[in-house]
Amino acid sequence: MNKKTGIRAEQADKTRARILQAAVKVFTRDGYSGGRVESISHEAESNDRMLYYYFTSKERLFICVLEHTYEQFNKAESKLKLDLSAPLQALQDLVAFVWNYYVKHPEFVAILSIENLHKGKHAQQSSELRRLSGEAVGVLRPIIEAGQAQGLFREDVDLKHVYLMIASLCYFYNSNQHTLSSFLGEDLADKRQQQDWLGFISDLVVRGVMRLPDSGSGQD
Amino acid sequence: MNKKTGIRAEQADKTRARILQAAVKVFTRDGYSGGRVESISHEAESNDRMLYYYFTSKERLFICVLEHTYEQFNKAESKLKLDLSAPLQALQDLVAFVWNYYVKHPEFVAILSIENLHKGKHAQQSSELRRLSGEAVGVLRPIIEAGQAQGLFREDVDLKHVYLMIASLCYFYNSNQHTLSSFLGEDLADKRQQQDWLGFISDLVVRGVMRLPDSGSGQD
Amino acid sequence: MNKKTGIRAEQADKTRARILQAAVKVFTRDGYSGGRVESISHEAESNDRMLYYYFTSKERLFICVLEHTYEQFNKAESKLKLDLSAPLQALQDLVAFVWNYYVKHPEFVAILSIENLHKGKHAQQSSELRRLSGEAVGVLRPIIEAGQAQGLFREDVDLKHVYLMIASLCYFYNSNQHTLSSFLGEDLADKRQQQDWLGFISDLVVRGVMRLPDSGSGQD
Amino acid sequence: MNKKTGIRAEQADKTRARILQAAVKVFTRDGYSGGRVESISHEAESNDRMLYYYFTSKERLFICVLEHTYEQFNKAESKLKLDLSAPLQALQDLVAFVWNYYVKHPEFVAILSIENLHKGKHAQQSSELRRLSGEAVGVLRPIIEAGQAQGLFREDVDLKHVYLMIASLCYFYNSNQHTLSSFLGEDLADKRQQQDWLGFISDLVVRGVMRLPDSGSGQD
DNA sequence: AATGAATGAGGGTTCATTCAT
DNA sequence: TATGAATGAACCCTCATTCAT
Repeated sequence: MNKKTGIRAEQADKTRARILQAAVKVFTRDGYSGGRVESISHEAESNDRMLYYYFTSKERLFICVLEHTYEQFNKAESKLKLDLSAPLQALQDLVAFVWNYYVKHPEFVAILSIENLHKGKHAQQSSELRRLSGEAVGVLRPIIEAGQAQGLFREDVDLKHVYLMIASLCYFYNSNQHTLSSFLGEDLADKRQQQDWLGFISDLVVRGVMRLPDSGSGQD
Repeated sequence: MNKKTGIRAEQADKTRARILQAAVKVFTRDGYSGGRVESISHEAESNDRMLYYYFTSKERLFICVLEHTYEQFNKAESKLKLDLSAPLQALQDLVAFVWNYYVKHPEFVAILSIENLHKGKHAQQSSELRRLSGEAVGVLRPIIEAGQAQGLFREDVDLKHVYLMIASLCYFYNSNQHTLSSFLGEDLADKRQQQDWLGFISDLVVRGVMRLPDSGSGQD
Repeated sequence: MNKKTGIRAEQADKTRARILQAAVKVFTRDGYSGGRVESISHEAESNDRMLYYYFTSKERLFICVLEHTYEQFNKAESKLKLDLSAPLQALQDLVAFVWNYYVKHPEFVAILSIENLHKGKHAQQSSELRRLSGEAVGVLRPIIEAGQAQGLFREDVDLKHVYLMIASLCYFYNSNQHTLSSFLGEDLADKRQQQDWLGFISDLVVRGVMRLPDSGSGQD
Repeated sequence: MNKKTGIRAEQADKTRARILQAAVKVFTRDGYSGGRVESISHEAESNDRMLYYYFTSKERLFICVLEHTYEQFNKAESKLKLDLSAPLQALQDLVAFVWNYYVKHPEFVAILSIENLHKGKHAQQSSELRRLSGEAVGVLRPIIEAGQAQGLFREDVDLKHVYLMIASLCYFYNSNQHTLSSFLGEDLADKRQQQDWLGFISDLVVRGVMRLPDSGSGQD
C-alpha cells in the first residue's frame, strides 16, 4: 500500500517506526521536558539527526506519539464485539475492555497525563487527533440506547457522564497508582487488588445507569 | 524565648514561603523537568541562590511542594463538619468537598499527576508525606460505619474502594480536562458542566454504597 | 581505506588538537580547579560544547592533558642518541637533556605538580599513562650498566636513586623557581644562573655514581 | 605579650588560630582555587563570616597560611644544634633535618607547590614572608665555611647551589611522590624506601661538597 | 565577638537543533 | 538515507563575599 516500495523505503519506514516506538517509551518514562532527544535516538538505535529528518522537531515528534498512542487504542476498541441485545453485559464488557487496556498500556495513560499537564497544547495542533478521537462516545452510544430501549437503563442519563464515569474509574487507579499505593498502604499494582477493583467498578457502572426500583411509586 | 523570633527571622520565613509558593505555581505550570529554578526564584522575587539556601536542591524543593500541597488539603479536610447521624448526607457532603477542592486547587491535581509520572520517587523520600497521608480514609471510615450501622449501606463494601471511587470521579475530570474537552467536544471547564457532573457523581457514590433493594428480602 | 580520512574528519582532528593544546596552556597557567572550561574553549577558538563532545568532561580532559604531556616527553627522550661506549658522557648528556626539557617545557613541570597536588588521582585513572610511563628508567639503565661494566660506576648504586637524583635536581629548580628566587634573592630564571646550575648538577650526578677512589685499594 | 588579655580576646585568638589551622589543611588538600571558604570555616567549626572578620579575604588568608607555614619551618630549623667543629656531620644533620621536616610536614611541601603554581603571586604581597625567608642559607653558610676552613670542602662551591641541592633532593621525592610511585612502580611512601633515599642523598650531598682527591696531580 | 540572610557572577554541564558531507 | 561536527542558549548549582543585626 506504500507508495514507495523499494527496499530503501522499507528500511526508512522501519527507522521511522523505531524512533516513534522509542519516543513513546522515553516520553512515558521521562515526560516531555525530561525526555531527551538523545535518549530517544539512542533507544531507537539511530541518531539525533534522523529524528529531525523524520519528525522535524521534538514537539512534532510528541504530537505523532500522541496520535499514534490514540490510534492504537482506537484500533483495539474497534475490535470489540459487543452484543447489543444484552446491553448490561455489553456495558460490562466495555468496562472490562477499557480497564484492561489501561492496565496493559501504561504508556497510553502516561502520554495522556503528560499532554494534560501541558494543557493539551499538542493535541490542539493535531487535526489528525481530532479526527481520531472523533466521537469518543461512539462505542458507548448504541449500548446505552439499547439499554434504554429495553427499559433497563435510566432515561435521564447523559452519555457523556457514562463515558466519563467509566474513564475516571479505569484511568485514575492506574495513573495515580504510585501515590495511592503509598497513601493507602496497599500495592495497587497487585493482580488481586486490580481484579477486586474491576469487580467493584463493573458493578458500579451498572448501578450508575440502571433504573432504580424507587420505592413503590412507579413513575413509568 | 526562641531566639528565632526577631524581625530578621520573620523576614526569612516569608522568603522561604514565597519561594515555596512560587514553586507550587511553576511546577504546576511547567512540570518538574520543565519547571526552571530561575522561573521559581524570579516568581518569588528572590534569586536562585536562596532557593538552594532554603531547599538544598530542586528535587528537595519539589518534595517540600508535595508535602505542602498535601498538608493544605489535609487542613481543609479537617475543617469539614460532617453529621454522622445522617450518613448519606455526610457522604454527599464529602464528595462535594473533594470535588470543590480539586476544582479550586488545580495545583493539587497537577502536583500529584507530576509525582505519579515520576513513579512516586519523591513521595518515597518523604517520611513527612507518609505521616501526612497517614490514614487517607480517616474521614471516610466513620461515615461508612455509621451508614452500615443504620442499615443504609452495604456490608460488603470495601472502604478503600469507596475512597478510590470518590477520588477517581473527582480527580480525572479535572486532571484530564484538556484532552477530554477536545475529545468530547465540550468545554469541561464550564461551570454548568461541572455542576452537572457533581450532581451525577454525588448520586453515583450513593448508588455505589447503598444496599440494593433487589432480591425482595425484607430490608426492614 | 579508513572512512575517517575525509576533509571533515581532518578538521575534527584539528579541533580536538586545538582544545587539547589550549587545555595544556590553561591548566598550566591556572591549575586544575582554577582552569575554566570556558577559558580553554575560548583559547582553542572553539566553544564549551565541543570540549564535552571530544573529552566528555573537564576531568577526562585533564587526564588527556596528562597523557599528552607525558607522551611528548617520551617522544623527545626517544630521539636522544647516547654513546654507551662513553657512559660518563652519556650520563651527562642525559642530565642536560632532562634539564633542557624542563626549562623549555614549563607545562610539563606544572602539569605534573598539579597532578601531585591532587594525589595522582587522575593518573590512576589512566591505563594509557601507566603504559607511557612504562619503564621510566628505560633510558638510564643501559648507561649505568655500561658504566659499571667499564668499572667507572659504583656497583652498589640503585637505578631508581639515580633516576630520582636527576629528576629532583632538574625539576625542583624549575617547579619552585618563584619562591626560591624570592627566598634566595636571586632570579633563577636568569640564563646565567641556569647554566651554572646545570654545570653543578651535571658534575654532581657524576660524583653520585662514580666509584670513590678513597680507600687506596687498587681500582685498576 | 598580647595587647588584649581579656578572656574574650583569648577566645578570639583561638578562633583565629582554628581558622588558620583549618585553612592550612584545606588548602593543602584542595589547592587554592579548590579550597572552599566554607570548607575552611566548617573545618574550623566556625562560620564564613568569621573568616572574613579575621582575614579580610580568601587571598589574604592564603598569604597568612604561607607566612605561618614558613614560620613554623623557621622555628623548627632554629632549634637545630649543629656542631661546626665537625662540618661533614653538621651537613648531614642538616640534610636529615630538612628531609624529616618535609616528610612530617606535607602541608609545607604542598603550600609551597601551590604558591609556585601561582607564580609566587601571594608571596610577593607579603613583606612578612620576605623577612621570614630572610637569609634562607643562614644555617648552611657557617657549615660550608667551617668545612672549607678545615680543607674538607671545595673552595669553588656556591652556597646557593648547596642549598638548592639539599632542597631539591628532599623536596621532589615528597612533592611528586604520587606520580613517581606510579611511574617507578614502587611505593615511595614506604618507610624503607624513604630511609634508603635519605641514605643516598646524605651521601650525595657530601660528595657534592667535598674536595675530590683528583688523580694524582696534587693541586693543593 | 559572632551569625543567619542575602547576593550576583560564574562554575561545569546538557539541551535541542543545524551544518556539511 | 544516513551521520559526525558544530553551536548557543540555558540548565542546575556553587562561588566568594556582604548585609544587618
